Amino acid sequence: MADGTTGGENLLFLTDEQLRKGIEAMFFAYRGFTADPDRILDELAYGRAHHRALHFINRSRGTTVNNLLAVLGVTKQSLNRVLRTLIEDGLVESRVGREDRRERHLYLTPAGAELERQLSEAQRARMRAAYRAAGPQAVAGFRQVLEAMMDEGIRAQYLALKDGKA
Amino acid sequence: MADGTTGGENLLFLTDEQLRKGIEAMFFAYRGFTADPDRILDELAYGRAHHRALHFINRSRGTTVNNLLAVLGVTKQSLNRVLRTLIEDGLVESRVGREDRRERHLYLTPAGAELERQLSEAQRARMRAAYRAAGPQAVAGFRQVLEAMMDEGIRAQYLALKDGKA
DNA sequence: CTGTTTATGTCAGCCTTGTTGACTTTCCAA
DNA sequence: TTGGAAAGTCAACAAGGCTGACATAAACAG
Repeated sequence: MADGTTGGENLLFLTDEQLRKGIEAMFFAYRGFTADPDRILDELAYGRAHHRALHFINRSRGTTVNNLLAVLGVTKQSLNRVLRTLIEDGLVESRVGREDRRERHLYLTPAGAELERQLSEAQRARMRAAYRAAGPQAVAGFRQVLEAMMDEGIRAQYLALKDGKA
Repeated sequence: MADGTTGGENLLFLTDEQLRKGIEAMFFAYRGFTADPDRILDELAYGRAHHRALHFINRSRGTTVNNLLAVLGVTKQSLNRVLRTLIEDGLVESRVGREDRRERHLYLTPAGAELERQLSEAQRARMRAAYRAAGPQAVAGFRQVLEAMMDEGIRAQYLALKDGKA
């Protein structure tokens, strides 16, 4: 990490003032990050919770309810409310597990996949613009800092997901 | 994993897969970002909304309610509910404006400043650890991408706040 | 087979924090 | 004096978190 710093001993980027700027940047950027899919969701009477469910079901096809709970970090009651509407509306399919028949494996239907694609493309478009504006080196730094900011267990989960499978 | 981070004309960092990883990193990192202050707030029967109000009042002492609404991006009714409890609990003081007496200028009381300090230090500690782990160059990239991700108007506001005054 | 644990789903109720709409009070400015 | 901006209040509502209690089915341990 003795990158741009002289002797690696330049710690000015760790002042409280620098940290406060980073905190505010996270706050404002996260608002932008969710703004575009939120607009689409509003028209469909869905919320951010539906988006998250669709995202991670698409991400890990056939995942179980329990897996999804762990990733999303909410209670089963909370997830179930969202999942029920998605299943009723024909966006998600719930299949009984073959090995363990207590488990439900979740899949997007064609309609669900289409909505997911629409939502994630809206979000990717902003991310793409930001990445392009900042450049590859900035993107690498962006990812490094975000990974370091995650909770321990979540980071492990994220890093596993990053390459591996469901 | 020859990530698209080699620079120049290599645009591999803009693939949908790279963008999806960035999206998930934002999601998981934001959870970590809010986790520590949330634990403190829970014990005090306050929520994230109270934290945000305290943060920006501390950030811009004497700011008006209208200014705060613009920064926080919520309705005055929503903010007012939070602000009322903070004033009742003696954490925030609301002073009638001297030039325009319709305006209320907001200040933290000593108790409010102490809680703000406690909350923001919890948040800064995590940010500091992440910054330190990633290094100054990564931090610069982190900030660049976040700024590029904000909405236009918000970015202008943020950049003004970054150096300037209330 | 029996009893326990696990995975899931559901009902009921509560909280925070966002929303809209209607209305009042204050007070600056034309 | 009148219009309108700033601020506050009341009411109602919704999304999406939470807890607790309970039901079912399947797997598993003995």
